[in-house]
Amino acid sequence: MLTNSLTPGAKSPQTGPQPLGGQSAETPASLDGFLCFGVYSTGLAFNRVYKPLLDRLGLTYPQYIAIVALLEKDDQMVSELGEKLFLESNTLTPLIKRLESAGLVTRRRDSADERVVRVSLTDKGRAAAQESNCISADILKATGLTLPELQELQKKLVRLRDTMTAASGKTRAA
Amino acid sequence: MLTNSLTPGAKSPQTGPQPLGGQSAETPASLDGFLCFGVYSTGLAFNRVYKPLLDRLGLTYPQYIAIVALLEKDDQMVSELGEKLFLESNTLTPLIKRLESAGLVTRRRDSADERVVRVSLTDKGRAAAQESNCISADILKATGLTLPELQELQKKLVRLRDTMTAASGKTRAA
DNA sequence: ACAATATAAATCGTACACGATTAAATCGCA
DNA sequence: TGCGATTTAATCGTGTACGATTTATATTGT
Repeated sequence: MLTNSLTPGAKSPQTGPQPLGGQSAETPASLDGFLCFGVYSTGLAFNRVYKPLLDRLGLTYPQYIAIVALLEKDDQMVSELGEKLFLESNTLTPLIKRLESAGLVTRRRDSADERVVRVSLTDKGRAAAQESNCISADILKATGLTLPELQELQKKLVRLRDTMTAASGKTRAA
Repeated sequence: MLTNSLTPGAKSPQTGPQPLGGQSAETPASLDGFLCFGVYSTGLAFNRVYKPLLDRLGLTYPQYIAIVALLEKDDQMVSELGEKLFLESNTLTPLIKRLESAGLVTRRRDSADERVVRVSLTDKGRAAAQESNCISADILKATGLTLPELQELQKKLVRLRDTMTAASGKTRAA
């Protein structure tokens, strides 16, 4: 049974909080009852698995996903890249400048609209993006999942993300 | 014309990478083929859903999980808290100091072992932790999931996290 | 007893995230 | 045509993350 407090006032004893999906009557670590914490801590774990692999390429994880997005479609606007990475210019601008300093991308203003900055991979950047691809096998092994399991989890997460993104967008609009 | 020093670059169309769980031959958004990116971007989305709710309590998300962990078990060592949150002292020490400045926790050295710092909730901190619990309903709605769906996803994530944590631990030991 | 080692927390430097603001360029439309 | 509203990046301040180092304290081996 789950003593979780999904209804604000009506809560039972002092068995600790169970913000979401709480298991109880055992509760080895109550934080593991939170979906948000599952996502958060799995993100930390992913980063730790990726880090030694990306270090060899001199990339951070966000830099890595940025160049992968550029390999997919080159010459993107900062805001276009931002939509794909779920980041905005305040985060992306410095990140892209670091990639530029590393010689992996170029930045230039669009001559048709001087407001937009277009980001493109250099040959070196393309090589790095392609090489980073080789780490897949290591990662798959580290997850301990089969490919179908992985894909199913992935699909659920993407759907969850998109639902929540829509929800927070609505809130902001109000 | 605010042209930063930008060099003209060559561009070329490209077919994308599929590091993990890749679907191909369609590829609407290739990043969504990466489990790591699903976790990463869902983490960002969670943070955006939580932020307006936690802002009212003056808490960040990591601060929130810290006081929830303390509500579960008070008077914990920094390293003990770190094991639960998957963080180390370099991240936790400043976080806890900010909670202390806000009057939500106290820090004191353990008299039996002067190396350890014990963190406890103040009454105000306990109240905040309990109040933050009330946001659960909002979050559940934002996820668009039923409770069983949520719990299943949660369990898979925790298992994934623990597998990966073990894997990166092994790597580090080598 | 006590130097060598181990452990706990703190400190430092770099790189995200993100709200808020700013500056430049473009657009809308009276 | 002109000028205010909008759009695009960039900037700034605060708060995580995390590798590497440091400081203080405790433990261990001989």
